[in-house]
Amino acid sequence: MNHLDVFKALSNKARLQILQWLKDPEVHFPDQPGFESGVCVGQIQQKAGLTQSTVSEYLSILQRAGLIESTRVGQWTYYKRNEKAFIELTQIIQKDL
Amino acid sequence: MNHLDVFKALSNKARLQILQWLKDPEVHFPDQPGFESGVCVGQIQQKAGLTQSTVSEYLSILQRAGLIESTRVGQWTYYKRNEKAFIELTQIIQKDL
DNA sequence: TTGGTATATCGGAAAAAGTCGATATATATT
DNA sequence: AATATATATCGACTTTTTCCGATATACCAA
Repeated sequence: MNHLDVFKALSNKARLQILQWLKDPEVHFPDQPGFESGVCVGQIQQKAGLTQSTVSEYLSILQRAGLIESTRVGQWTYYKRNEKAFIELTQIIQKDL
Repeated sequence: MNHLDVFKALSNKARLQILQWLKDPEVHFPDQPGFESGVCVGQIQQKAGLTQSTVSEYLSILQRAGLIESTRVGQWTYYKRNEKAFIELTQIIQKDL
């Protein structure tokens, strides 16, 4: 985990918001049934009110930082949080920072 | 504490470095005697290899984010870490993020 | 009060990030 | 194969951040 990339990924209102939504998918994405593998890009885009390309890029920034992970199922890509990364982040802040 | 400002403040190599230096001032600033009130700007600037104005701005960004605090003594401004902020940050990541 | 040193602030040039529309790719359906 | 849908990538433009030099301010010492 690269601290700097993680903090950069977190330095954006929309991306923070997406992470929070993904914490409770049932609450924030009631349209989509089943959340085992995450929430698909379209649902996130709709809620974020940004263009598809922007949301897609934001998700990939979050993923490169290790904060979320993706699963491709058919034509959909589902994204969900990688909770381990958040735990690791708090540890890094306590030790290295 | 504003998450976003904190993460932005942490999204810079030099600023992260400064925070790490300030964690062990005796080790990283052996020239300066006494660290109760922190390390002065000049010492940090010298070590960072950036201009005085840049370092001064960076310190003020870190301070606005609440991560460090300053004390003016004569012509010097001493900066030191605000450890409470780091604790609060880990709590925010665990709860709100 | 004059000059010296430490820090802060201002203005700007260059680099990076934000954001979009257009297009490409991958998959599904007929 | 042709079409439709979901996502990713590209190119361009705008806004923000980085980082500097110059200047201002605050304090100290003679």
